[in-house]
Amino acid sequence: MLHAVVGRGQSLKAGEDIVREGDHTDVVHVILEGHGFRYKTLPDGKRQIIGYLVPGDFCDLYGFLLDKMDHGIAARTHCQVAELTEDHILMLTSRPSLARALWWSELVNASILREWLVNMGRRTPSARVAHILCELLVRLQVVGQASADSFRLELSQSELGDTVGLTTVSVNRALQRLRGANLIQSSGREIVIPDVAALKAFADFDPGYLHFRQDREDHS
Amino acid sequence: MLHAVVGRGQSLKAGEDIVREGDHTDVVHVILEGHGFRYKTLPDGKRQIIGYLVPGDFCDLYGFLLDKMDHGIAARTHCQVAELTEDHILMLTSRPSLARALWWSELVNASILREWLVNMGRRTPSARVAHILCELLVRLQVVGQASADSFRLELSQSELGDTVGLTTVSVNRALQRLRGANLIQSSGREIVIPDVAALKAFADFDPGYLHFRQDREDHS
DNA sequence: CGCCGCCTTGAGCTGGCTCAATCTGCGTGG
DNA sequence: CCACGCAGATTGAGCCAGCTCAAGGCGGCG
Repeated sequence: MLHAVVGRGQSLKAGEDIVREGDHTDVVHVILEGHGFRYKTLPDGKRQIIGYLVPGDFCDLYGFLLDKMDHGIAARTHCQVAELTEDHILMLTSRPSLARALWWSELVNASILREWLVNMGRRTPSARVAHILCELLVRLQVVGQASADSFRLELSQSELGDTVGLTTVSVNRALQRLRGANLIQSSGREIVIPDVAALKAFADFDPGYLHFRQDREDHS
Repeated sequence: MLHAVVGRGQSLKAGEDIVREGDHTDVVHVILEGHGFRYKTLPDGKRQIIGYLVPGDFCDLYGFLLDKMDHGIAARTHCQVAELTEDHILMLTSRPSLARALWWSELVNASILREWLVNMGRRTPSARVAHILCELLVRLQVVGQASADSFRLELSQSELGDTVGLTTVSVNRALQRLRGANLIQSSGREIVIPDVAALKAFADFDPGYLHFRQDREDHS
């Protein structure tokens, strides 16, 4: 359905910003292909990643309704993004079912943020990393980019650390513990999970917060 | 405007649950008076607070649209809450300006969650606590419950810890550091901030993420 | 007066952080 | 085809802050 609407699109290289903090854009970006993340940078240069974006996700409905973006969005792989103008958005939201789907997806985003907060605040380093891996497995499965027990991790250990509030060194050691317990196997960026249930149990992962539904509106 | 619509309401004592995790309610709760918080509990009993609620906030628009609540909501003071039925909600959302205001408030909630994530992930314990105090100051000012430089903190140190990912002991020591630096003065639950700008600078607090506007829709 | 929740303090442990070096895989230019 | 450079992964040493455990202290309330 988006295809009928999308006029302009753009292609971005890994590492480029899709939206910069402080921007007020008059267009809304949608990821068609590739992976990205939302982030904030602190005065001392530290970075916190505050969300992952997979194909189909809206980047900045947000900055469109609010005054300006309070965070940036970066591409972590090559990305193909669509740009929707105000007219497109008005057209989409004029259909109640679509407007509802957009609202719904924002609520799911907020739900993910709450779970991340729990993750950072109250879980051990290994469980934090394991939890993120479980989330990625499930989210990538939904968009057809993961098998039942493996996926390609498009994140450096430093980016993982910026996600879960650890240093690169600690992420590395957490991954080693997970490998040692045979909860994951990894060769390069490929993550294989020998026993998905075991990893989920270790991470205290309950996919409920992702709120998948059968009748989910399809963004494609 | 709500007053015209609110049929039933209820009165809750401090510590009671307003909504329990897993509930699917057919009504939406709105806080009229008092303070509450959202929280999740982990298998090992640890708790993470994932949001504060002040008068005017909607508790569970969320569980209304999604299948079920993935977190609980507790009253931290005596609370007066309104219960809106599906009819009420449909009536509210049928007015574009109101529907837009509701959406807007959900986006602001998500923005606050992102800032909390930054807070937990990348700031020192003292700065975390200071940041929460700054946020409370500003949010309570907006609802007329804080002066220019002081407010009543309706949270125990343990609840503060569950908010920012610290233990009670660490919160206590963080507060002592803030007092020692004369960034705050506190007698019991009353917080006085001698130099608001100094505290904000220390906490790296930029109220932008709260997205206040002049033309904000009033929930009263 | 005694209870209870919450705040405060102390001692000691440990795990996460910092700093820093090394290794590895991969793409580039010669 | 090989040397070089770079980004990211890995490892080690040592520090120290936040955690755990535990013991008071304090104030409000029945």
